[in-house]
Amino acid sequence: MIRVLIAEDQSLVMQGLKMMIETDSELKVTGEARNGKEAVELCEKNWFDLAILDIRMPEMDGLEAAKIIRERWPEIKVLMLTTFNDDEYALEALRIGAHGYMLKDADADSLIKSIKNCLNGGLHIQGEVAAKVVPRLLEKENPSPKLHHTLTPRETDILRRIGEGKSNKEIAEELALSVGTVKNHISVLLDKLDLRDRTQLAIFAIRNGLV
Amino acid sequence: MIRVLIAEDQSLVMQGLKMMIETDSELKVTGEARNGKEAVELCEKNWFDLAILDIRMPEMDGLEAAKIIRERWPEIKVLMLTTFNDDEYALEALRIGAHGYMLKDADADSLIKSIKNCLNGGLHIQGEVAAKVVPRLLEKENPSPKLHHTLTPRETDILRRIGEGKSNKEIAEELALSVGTVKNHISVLLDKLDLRDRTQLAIFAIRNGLV
DNA sequence: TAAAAAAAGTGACTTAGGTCATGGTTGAAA
DNA sequence: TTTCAACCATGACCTAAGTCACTTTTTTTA
Repeated sequence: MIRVLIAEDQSLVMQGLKMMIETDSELKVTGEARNGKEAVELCEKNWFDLAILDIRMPEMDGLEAAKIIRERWPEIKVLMLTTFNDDEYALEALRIGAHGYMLKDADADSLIKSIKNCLNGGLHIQGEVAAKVVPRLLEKENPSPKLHHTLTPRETDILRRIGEGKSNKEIAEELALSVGTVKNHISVLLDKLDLRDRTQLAIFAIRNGLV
Repeated sequence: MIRVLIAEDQSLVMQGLKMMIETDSELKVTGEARNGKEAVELCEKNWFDLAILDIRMPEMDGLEAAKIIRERWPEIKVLMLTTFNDDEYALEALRIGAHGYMLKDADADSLIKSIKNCLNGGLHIQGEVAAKVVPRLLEKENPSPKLHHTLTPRETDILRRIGEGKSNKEIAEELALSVGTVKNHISVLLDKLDLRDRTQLAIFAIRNGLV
Protein backbone atom coordinates (compact mmCIF):
# COMPACT_ATOMS: atom_id res chain seq x y z
CA MET A 1 0.00 0.00 0.00
CA ILE A 2 1.25 3.47 -0.88
CA ARG A 3 0.97 5.97 1.94
CA VAL A 4 0.14 9.55 0.94
CA LEU A 5 0.48 12.78 2.89
CA ILE A 6 -1.52 15.80 1.81
CA ALA A 7 -0.75 19.34 2.96
CA GLU A 8 -3.49 21.72 1.90
CA ASP A 9 -5.24 24.52 3.74
CA GLN A 10 -8.43 24.58 1.69
CA SER A 11 -10.47 21.71 3.03
CA LEU A 12 -12.48 21.37 -0.13
CA VAL A 13 -9.38 20.77 -2.18
CA MET A 14 -8.12 18.44 0.52
CA GLN A 15 -11.30 16.36 0.34
CA GLY A 16 -11.20 16.36 -3.42
CA LEU A 17 -7.64 15.10 -3.55
CA LYS A 18 -8.37 12.49 -0.93
CA MET A 19 -11.34 11.20 -2.83
CA MET A 20 -9.51 11.04 -6.12
CA ILE A 21 -6.50 9.35 -4.63
CA GLU A 22 -8.50 6.73 -2.82
CA THR A 23 -10.37 5.66 -5.92
CA ASP A 24 -7.15 3.77 -6.51
CA SER A 25 -7.06 0.85 -4.10
CA GLU A 26 -3.26 0.89 -3.91
CA LEU A 27 -3.18 4.43 -2.53
CA LYS A 28 -4.19 5.54 0.93
CA VAL A 29 -4.11 9.01 2.47
CA THR A 30 -2.56 8.43 5.87
CA GLY A 31 -1.69 12.02 6.70
CA GLU A 32 -3.51 15.34 6.40
CA ALA A 33 -1.80 18.63 7.20
CA ARG A 34 -3.16 22.14 6.94
CA ASN A 35 0.22 23.82 6.53
CA GLY A 36 3.87 23.07 5.91
CA LYS A 37 4.73 22.88 9.58
CA GLU A 38 2.14 20.20 10.24
CA ALA A 39 3.35 18.29 7.20
CA VAL A 40 6.92 18.15 8.50
CA GLU A 41 5.72 17.12 11.95
CA LEU A 42 3.71 14.28 10.44
CA CYS A 43 6.78 13.12 8.53
CA GLU A 44 8.65 12.91 11.82
CA LYS A 45 6.06 10.57 13.27
CA ASN A 46 4.96 8.46 10.31
CA TRP A 47 6.30 7.16 7.08
CA PHE A 48 4.92 8.35 3.73
CA ASP A 49 5.70 7.39 0.17
CA LEU A 50 4.32 10.55 -1.40
CA ALA A 51 3.75 14.08 -0.13
CA ILE A 52 1.39 16.39 -1.99
CA LEU A 53 2.07 19.97 -0.92
CA ASP A 54 0.11 23.08 -1.76
CA ILE A 55 2.58 25.88 -2.51
CA ARG A 56 0.48 28.54 -0.89
CA MET A 57 -0.24 27.79 2.77
CA PRO A 58 -0.22 29.67 6.07
CA GLU A 59 2.46 29.13 8.74
CA MET A 60 4.96 27.45 6.45
CA ASP A 61 4.51 27.38 2.71
CA GLY A 62 4.81 24.32 0.52
CA LEU A 63 8.21 25.22 -0.86
CA GLU A 64 9.83 25.38 2.54
CA ALA A 65 8.14 22.16 3.58
CA ALA A 66 9.29 20.51 0.35
CA LYS A 67 12.84 21.62 1.01
CA ILE A 68 12.89 20.15 4.51
CA ILE A 69 11.24 16.92 3.43
CA ARG A 70 13.63 16.46 0.50
CA GLU A 71 16.61 16.95 2.81
CA ARG A 72 15.51 14.81 5.70
CA TRP A 73 13.51 12.09 3.93
CA PRO A 74 14.89 11.90 0.38
CA GLU A 75 12.91 8.73 -0.41
CA ILE A 76 9.59 10.55 -0.14
CA LYS A 77 8.27 11.70 -3.50
CA VAL A 78 7.15 15.31 -3.49
CA LEU A 79 4.38 16.72 -5.63
CA MET A 80 3.71 20.47 -5.59
CA LEU A 81 0.19 21.79 -5.98
CA THR A 82 -0.57 25.32 -7.10
CA THR A 83 -3.41 27.51 -8.28
CA PHE A 84 -1.44 29.52 -10.76
CA ASN A 85 0.88 29.06 -13.65
CA ASP A 86 3.69 30.71 -11.77
CA ASP A 87 6.95 29.82 -13.42
CA GLU A 88 9.07 31.37 -10.68
CA TYR A 89 7.68 28.91 -8.21
CA ALA A 90 7.87 26.03 -10.59
CA LEU A 91 11.57 26.69 -11.05
CA GLU A 92 12.13 26.92 -7.34
CA ALA A 93 10.17 23.70 -6.84
CA LEU A 94 12.37 21.92 -9.35
CA ARG A 95 15.51 23.30 -7.81
CA ILE A 96 14.44 21.87 -4.47
CA GLY A 97 13.92 18.54 -6.16
CA ALA A 98 10.16 18.18 -6.35
CA HIS A 99 8.89 15.34 -8.53
CA GLY A 100 5.92 17.13 -9.98
CA TYR A 101 4.07 20.41 -10.32
CA MET A 102 0.30 20.21 -10.59
CA LEU A 103 -2.27 22.91 -11.25
CA LYS A 104 -5.44 22.80 -9.18
CA ASP A 105 -7.66 23.63 -12.08
CA ALA A 106 -6.53 20.68 -14.18
CA ASP A 107 -9.06 17.93 -14.71
CA ALA A 108 -9.19 14.90 -12.46
CA ASP A 109 -7.64 12.56 -15.01
CA SER A 110 -4.45 14.50 -15.47
CA LEU A 111 -4.10 14.99 -11.75
CA ILE A 112 -4.30 11.23 -11.20
CA LYS A 113 -1.82 10.76 -14.01
CA SER A 114 0.59 13.22 -12.40
CA ILE A 115 0.37 11.34 -9.14
CA LYS A 116 0.92 7.97 -10.78
CA ASN A 117 3.74 9.23 -12.92
CA CYS A 118 5.41 10.79 -9.94
CA LEU A 119 5.25 7.52 -7.99
CA ASN A 120 6.85 5.71 -10.90
CA GLY A 121 9.85 7.98 -10.71
CA GLY A 122 8.75 10.36 -13.44
CA LEU A 123 8.80 14.12 -13.37
CA HIS A 124 5.74 15.94 -14.54
CA ILE A 125 5.07 19.65 -14.88
CA GLN A 126 1.57 20.66 -15.80
CA GLY A 127 0.43 23.60 -17.82
CA GLU A 128 2.29 26.06 -19.97
CA VAL A 129 4.77 26.31 -17.15
CA ALA A 130 6.81 23.50 -18.64
CA ALA A 131 7.34 25.38 -21.88
CA LYS A 132 8.60 28.41 -20.02
CA VAL A 133 10.68 26.54 -17.50
CA VAL A 134 12.57 24.02 -19.56
CA PRO A 135 14.48 26.54 -21.67
CA ARG A 136 15.53 28.31 -18.52
CA LEU A 137 16.90 25.14 -17.05
CA LEU A 138 18.98 24.63 -20.14
CA GLU A 139 20.65 28.03 -19.72
CA LYS A 140 22.25 26.68 -16.56
CA GLU A 141 21.34 28.33 -13.29
CA ASN A 142 19.75 31.53 -14.40
CA PRO A 143 20.43 34.46 -12.12
CA SER A 144 17.11 36.29 -12.28
CA PRO A 145 14.67 34.29 -10.20
CA LYS A 146 15.02 36.02 -6.88
CA LEU A 147 12.20 34.70 -4.75
CA HIS A 148 10.40 36.49 -1.97
CA HIS A 149 12.55 34.58 0.45
CA THR A 150 15.24 37.14 -0.16
CA LEU A 151 13.03 40.07 0.80
CA THR A 152 13.55 41.92 4.05
CA PRO A 153 10.65 42.20 6.52
CA ARG A 154 10.08 45.84 5.59
CA GLU A 155 9.95 44.95 1.92
CA THR A 156 7.55 42.08 2.46
CA ASP A 157 5.34 44.34 4.53
CA ILE A 158 5.27 47.03 1.86
CA LEU A 159 4.71 44.45 -0.86
CA ARG A 160 1.68 43.14 1.00
CA ARG A 161 0.24 46.64 1.34
CA ILE A 162 0.71 47.25 -2.37
CA GLY A 163 -1.22 44.04 -2.92
CA GLU A 164 -4.01 45.57 -0.86
CA GLY A 165 -4.17 48.43 -3.32
CA LYS A 166 -2.76 51.12 -1.08
CA SER A 167 -1.01 54.27 -2.33
CA ASN A 168 2.47 55.32 -1.27
CA LYS A 169 0.98 58.06 0.87
CA GLU A 170 -1.22 55.59 2.73
CA ILE A 171 1.61 53.15 3.25
CA ALA A 172 3.90 55.94 4.45
CA GLU A 173 1.29 57.07 6.99
CA GLU A 174 0.62 53.56 8.24
CA LEU A 175 4.30 52.85 8.74
CA ALA A 176 5.24 56.36 9.85
CA LEU A 177 7.68 56.88 7.00
CA SER A 178 8.11 59.51 4.34
CA VAL A 179 6.69 58.73 0.92
CA GLY A 180 10.25 58.94 -0.39
CA THR A 181 11.25 56.00 1.76
CA VAL A 182 8.30 53.95 0.67
CA LYS A 183 9.13 54.71 -2.93
CA ASN A 184 12.67 53.60 -2.38
CA HIS A 185 11.64 50.28 -0.86
CA ILE A 186 9.43 49.81 -3.87
CA SER A 187 12.33 50.45 -6.22
CA VAL A 188 14.26 47.74 -4.43
CA LEU A 189 11.31 45.36 -4.64
CA LEU A 190 10.95 46.01 -8.36
CA ASP A 191 14.60 45.28 -8.86
CA LYS A 192 14.67 42.14 -6.70
CA LEU A 193 11.57 40.65 -8.22
CA ASP A 194 12.42 41.81 -11.72
CA LEU A 195 9.15 43.66 -12.17
CA ARG A 196 8.33 47.06 -13.60
CA ASP A 197 5.70 48.87 -11.56
CA ARG A 198 3.50 48.65 -8.48
CA THR A 199 0.72 47.00 -10.44
CA GLN A 200 2.94 44.05 -11.24
CA LEU A 201 3.99 44.00 -7.59
CA ALA A 202 0.35 43.83 -6.54
CA ILE A 203 -0.24 40.95 -8.94
CA PHE A 204 2.84 39.18 -7.60
CA ALA A 205 1.67 39.69 -4.03
CA ILE A 206 -1.71 38.16 -4.76
CA ARG A 207 -0.37 35.28 -6.82
CA ASN A 208 1.99 34.40 -4.04
CA GLY A 209 -0.58 34.52 -1.32
CA LEU A 210 0.65 37.58 0.54
CA VAL A 211 -2.86 38.92 0.40
CA MET B 1 -33.67 12.15 -1.37
CA ILE B 2 -32.37 15.63 -1.98
CA ARG B 3 -30.94 16.16 -5.44
CA VAL B 4 -27.95 18.47 -5.72
CA LEU B 5 -26.46 20.20 -8.75
CA ILE B 6 -22.87 21.43 -8.58
CA ALA B 7 -21.42 23.94 -11.03
CA GLU B 8 -17.68 24.26 -10.56
CA ASP B 9 -14.84 24.42 -13.05
CA GLN B 10 -12.06 23.23 -10.75
CA SER B 11 -12.47 19.49 -10.67
CA LEU B 12 -10.69 19.14 -7.36
CA VAL B 13 -13.19 21.39 -5.66
CA MET B 14 -15.98 19.60 -7.47
CA GLN B 15 -14.81 16.24 -6.13
CA GLY B 16 -14.37 17.68 -2.67
CA LEU B 17 -17.88 19.07 -2.59
CA LYS B 18 -19.33 15.86 -3.93
CA MET B 19 -17.58 13.80 -1.33
CA MET B 20 -18.62 16.04 1.51
CA ILE B 21 -22.19 16.20 0.37
CA GLU B 22 -22.55 12.49 -0.08
CA THR B 23 -21.35 11.71 3.41
CA ASP B 24 -24.94 12.62 4.22
CA SER B 25 -27.17 9.81 3.04
CA GLU B 26 -30.08 12.14 2.36
CA LEU B 27 -28.12 14.12 -0.23
CA LYS B 28 -27.12 13.02 -3.68
CA VAL B 29 -25.21 14.89 -6.37
CA THR B 30 -27.25 14.23 -9.52
CA GLY B 31 -25.77 16.94 -11.69
CA GLU B 32 -22.27 18.21 -12.38
CA ALA B 33 -21.62 21.25 -14.54
CA ARG B 34 -18.34 22.92 -15.40
CA ASN B 35 -19.83 26.35 -16.08
CA GLY B 36 -23.03 28.35 -15.73
CA LYS B 37 -24.33 27.41 -19.15
CA GLU B 38 -24.09 23.70 -18.45
CA ALA B 39 -25.81 24.24 -15.11
CA VAL B 40 -28.81 25.91 -16.73
CA GLU B 41 -28.99 23.19 -19.38
CA LEU B 42 -29.02 20.52 -16.69
CA CYS B 43 -31.84 22.34 -14.91
CA GLU B 44 -33.87 22.20 -18.10
CA LYS B 45 -33.54 18.41 -18.27
CA ASN B 46 -33.60 17.34 -14.62
CA TRP B 47 -35.02 18.45 -11.33
CA PHE B 48 -32.75 19.62 -8.51
CA ASP B 49 -33.45 20.73 -4.97
CA LEU B 50 -30.21 22.62 -4.50
CA ALA B 51 -27.74 24.25 -6.88
CA ILE B 52 -24.23 25.04 -5.67
CA LEU B 53 -22.67 27.55 -8.07
CA ASP B 54 -19.11 28.77 -8.16
CA ILE B 55 -19.14 32.52 -8.81
CA ARG B 56 -16.07 32.42 -10.98
CA MET B 57 -16.49 30.15 -14.00
CA PRO B 58 -15.77 30.27 -17.73
CA GLU B 59 -18.52 30.62 -20.37
CA MET B 60 -21.20 31.84 -17.98
CA ASP B 61 -20.39 32.86 -14.43
CA GLY B 62 -22.24 31.72 -11.33
CA LEU B 63 -24.09 34.99 -10.85
CA GLU B 64 -25.70 34.88 -14.25
CA ALA B 65 -26.56 31.23 -13.82
CA ALA B 66 -28.05 31.97 -10.40
CA LYS B 67 -30.17 34.72 -11.88
CA ILE B 68 -31.59 32.47 -14.57
CA ILE B 69 -32.20 29.61 -12.17
CA ARG B 70 -33.92 31.85 -9.63
CA GLU B 71 -36.21 33.22 -12.32
CA ARG B 72 -37.12 30.00 -14.07
CA TRP B 73 -37.04 27.52 -11.19
CA PRO B 74 -37.73 29.52 -8.05
CA GLU B 75 -38.10 26.38 -5.91
CA ILE B 76 -34.43 25.46 -6.36
CA LYS B 77 -32.24 26.65 -3.50
CA VAL B 78 -29.14 28.43 -4.68
CA LEU B 79 -25.82 28.45 -2.85
CA MET B 80 -22.98 30.61 -4.16
CA LEU B 81 -19.38 29.46 -3.81
CA THR B 82 -16.45 31.84 -3.95
CA THR B 83 -12.74 32.00 -3.28
CA PHE B 84 -12.64 35.53 -1.97
CA ASN B 85 -14.33 37.68 0.56
CA ASP B 86 -15.72 39.90 -2.14
CA ASP B 87 -18.54 41.93 -0.75
CA GLU B 88 -19.57 43.32 -4.12
CA TYR B 89 -20.36 39.86 -5.34
CA ALA B 90 -22.02 38.85 -2.11
CA LEU B 91 -24.37 41.80 -2.44
CA GLU B 92 -25.16 40.96 -6.02
CA ALA B 93 -25.75 37.34 -5.06
CA LEU B 94 -28.22 38.38 -2.38
CA ARG B 95 -29.96 40.76 -4.74
CA ILE B 96 -30.49 37.90 -7.14
CA GLY B 97 -31.93 35.87 -4.30
CA ALA B 98 -29.26 33.32 -3.49
CA HIS B 99 -29.77 31.37 -0.27
CA GLY B 100 -26.17 31.26 0.81
CA TYR B 101 -22.65 32.49 0.17
CA MET B 102 -19.83 30.10 1.00
CA LEU B 103 -16.08 30.60 0.96
CA LYS B 104 -14.01 27.80 -0.48
CA ASP B 105 -11.37 28.02 2.21
CA ALA B 106 -13.80 27.46 5.05
CA ASP B 107 -13.48 24.17 6.88
CA ALA B 108 -15.57 21.17 5.94
CA ASP B 109 -17.89 21.45 8.93
CA SER B 110 -19.05 24.96 8.22
CA LEU B 111 -19.53 24.16 4.57
CA ILE B 112 -21.81 21.25 5.45
CA LYS B 113 -23.64 23.50 7.88
CA SER B 114 -24.17 26.10 5.17
CA ILE B 115 -25.63 23.49 2.89
CA LYS B 116 -27.94 22.10 5.55
CA ASN B 117 -29.00 25.51 6.70
CA CYS B 118 -29.72 26.56 3.15
CA LEU B 119 -31.91 23.50 2.56
CA ASN B 120 -33.89 24.29 5.69
CA GLY B 121 -34.81 27.66 4.30
CA GLY B 122 -32.09 29.63 6.08
CA LEU B 123 -29.79 32.22 4.64
CA HIS B 124 -26.12 32.00 5.47
CA ILE B 125 -23.27 34.26 4.51
CA GLN B 126 -19.81 33.12 5.48
CA GLY B 127 -16.85 35.16 6.45
CA GLU B 128 -16.45 38.81 7.26
CA VAL B 129 -18.59 39.49 4.25
CA ALA B 130 -21.74 39.37 6.36
CA ALA B 131 -20.59 42.19 8.59
CA LYS B 132 -19.87 44.38 5.59
CA VAL B 133 -22.97 43.48 3.66
CA VAL B 134 -25.76 43.64 6.20
CA PRO B 135 -25.40 47.35 6.99
CA ARG B 136 -25.46 48.10 3.31
CA LEU B 137 -28.71 46.24 2.86
CA LEU B 138 -30.26 48.31 5.60
CA GLU B 139 -29.47 51.55 3.76
CA LYS B 140 -31.95 50.51 1.04
CA GLU B 141 -30.61 49.83 -2.42
CA ASN B 142 -27.18 51.37 -2.33
CA PRO B 143 -26.11 53.05 -5.55
CA SER B 144 -22.38 52.26 -5.55
CA PRO B 145 -22.01 48.57 -6.43
CA LYS B 146 -21.61 48.76 -10.15
CA LEU B 147 -20.59 45.30 -11.19
CA HIS B 148 -18.45 44.27 -14.11
CA HIS B 149 -21.65 43.36 -15.90
CA THR B 150 -22.02 47.01 -16.73
CA LEU B 151 -18.62 47.20 -18.41
CA THR B 152 -18.33 47.41 -22.18
CA PRO B 153 -16.29 44.79 -24.05
CA ARG B 154 -13.48 47.29 -24.58
CA GLU B 155 -13.40 48.11 -20.91
CA THR B 156 -13.39 44.46 -19.87
CA ASP B 157 -10.59 43.81 -22.32
CA ILE B 158 -8.49 46.64 -20.97
CA LEU B 159 -9.25 45.66 -17.39
CA ARG B 160 -7.98 42.15 -18.10
CA ARG B 161 -4.76 43.48 -19.59
CA ILE B 162 -4.21 45.68 -16.56
CA GLY B 163 -4.63 42.53 -14.49
CA GLU B 164 -1.84 41.04 -16.56
CA GLY B 165 0.42 43.86 -15.45
CA LYS B 166 0.67 45.66 -18.77
CA SER B 167 1.44 49.37 -19.17
CA ASN B 168 -0.76 51.79 -21.06
CA LYS B 169 1.76 51.86 -23.88
CA GLU B 170 1.68 48.09 -24.24
CA ILE B 171 -2.09 47.97 -24.13
CA ALA B 172 -2.33 50.76 -26.70
CA GLU B 173 0.03 48.91 -29.04
CA GLU B 174 -1.79 45.61 -28.67
CA LEU B 175 -5.16 47.19 -29.40
CA ALA B 176 -3.88 49.67 -31.97
CA LEU B 177 -5.03 52.70 -30.00
CA SER B 178 -3.39 55.84 -28.71
CA VAL B 179 -2.26 55.83 -25.10
CA GLY B 180 -4.69 58.68 -24.52
CA THR B 181 -7.60 56.43 -25.42
CA VAL B 182 -6.41 53.68 -23.15
CA LYS B 183 -6.05 56.17 -20.34
CA ASN B 184 -9.56 57.38 -20.92
CA HIS B 185 -11.03 53.89 -20.79
CA ILE B 186 -9.15 53.41 -17.55
CA SER B 187 -10.64 56.57 -16.12
CA VAL B 188 -14.10 55.21 -16.94
CA LEU B 189 -13.24 51.87 -15.33
CA LEU B 190 -11.99 53.59 -12.18
CA ASP B 191 -15.20 55.55 -11.99
CA LYS B 192 -17.52 52.62 -12.67
CA LEU B 193 -15.83 50.28 -10.24
CA ASP B 194 -15.25 52.99 -7.67
CA LEU B 195 -11.50 52.39 -7.50
CA ARG B 196 -8.56 54.74 -7.44
CA ASP B 197 -5.72 53.53 -9.62
CA ARG B 198 -4.58 50.81 -12.01
CA THR B 199 -3.17 48.74 -9.15
CA GLN B 200 -6.59 48.45 -7.59
CA LEU B 201 -7.98 47.61 -11.02
CA ALA B 202 -5.43 44.81 -11.36
CA ILE B 203 -6.40 43.46 -7.96
CA PHE B 204 -10.07 43.63 -8.91
CA ALA B 205 -9.39 41.83 -12.18
CA ILE B 206 -7.63 39.00 -10.40
CA ARG B 207 -10.13 38.70 -7.59
CA ASN B 208 -12.90 38.46 -10.11
CA GLY B 209 -11.25 35.86 -12.24
CA LEU B 210 -10.56 37.96 -15.33
CA VAL B 211 -7.00 36.72 -15.22
C1' DT C 1 -34.86 57.87 -40.39
C1' DA C 2 -33.99 61.34 -37.12
C1' DA C 3 -32.75 62.08 -32.51
C1' DA C 4 -30.66 60.60 -28.47
C1' DA C 5 -27.68 57.84 -25.89
C1' DA C 6 -23.79 54.97 -25.31
C1' DA C 7 -19.33 53.71 -26.57
C1' DA C 8 -14.85 54.68 -28.50
C1' DG C 9 -11.29 57.85 -29.39
C1' DT C 10 -8.01 61.98 -28.79
C1' DG C 11 -4.54 65.25 -26.72
C1' DA C 12 -3.21 69.08 -23.29
C1' DC C 13 -2.61 69.19 -18.50
C1' DT C 14 -1.74 67.70 -13.36
C1' DT C 15 -0.19 64.39 -10.05
C1' DA C 16 1.38 60.17 -8.19
C1' DG C 17 4.81 56.77 -9.08
C1' DG C 18 9.58 55.37 -9.73
C1' DT C 19 14.85 56.48 -10.10
C1' DC C 20 18.96 57.79 -8.22
C1' DA C 21 22.56 59.53 -5.33
C1' DT C 22 23.33 59.86 -0.75
C1' DG C 23 23.58 59.27 4.45
C1' DG C 24 22.73 56.94 8.91
C1' DT C 25 22.61 52.54 11.81
C1' DT C 26 23.62 48.02 13.10
C1' DG C 27 26.13 43.80 13.46
C1' DA C 28 29.58 40.61 12.06
C1' DA C 29 34.23 39.63 10.34
C1' DA C 30 39.09 40.94 10.11
C1' DT D 1 38.60 49.28 16.29
C1' DT D 2 37.82 49.61 11.70
C1' DT D 3 35.89 48.02 7.59
C1' DC D 4 32.43 45.96 5.27
C1' DA D 5 27.76 44.63 4.14
C1' DA D 6 22.87 44.78 4.71
C1' DC D 7 19.00 47.38 5.87
C1' DC D 8 16.45 51.51 6.38
C1' DA D 9 15.64 56.31 5.41
C1' DT D 10 15.38 60.74 2.65
C1' DG D 11 14.41 64.23 -1.09
C1' DA D 12 15.33 66.23 -5.88
C1' DC D 13 14.28 64.88 -10.27
C1' DC D 14 11.82 62.66 -14.41
C1' DT D 15 8.21 59.76 -16.52
C1' DA D 16 4.04 57.20 -16.73
C1' DA D 17 -0.53 57.40 -15.01
C1' DG D 18 -4.87 59.63 -14.58
C1' DT D 19 -8.24 63.83 -15.45
C1' DC D 20 -10.85 66.55 -18.32
C1' DA D 21 -13.15 68.69 -22.11
C1' DC D 22 -14.12 67.48 -26.46
C1' DT D 23 -15.03 64.89 -31.23
C1' DT D 24 -16.33 60.91 -33.78
C1' DT D 25 -18.56 56.54 -34.32
C1' DT D 26 -21.94 53.12 -33.24
C1' DT D 27 -26.21 51.56 -31.26
C1' DT D 28 -30.95 52.39 -29.44
C1' DT D 29 -35.25 53.90 -29.60
C1' DA D 30 -38.90 57.16 -30.62
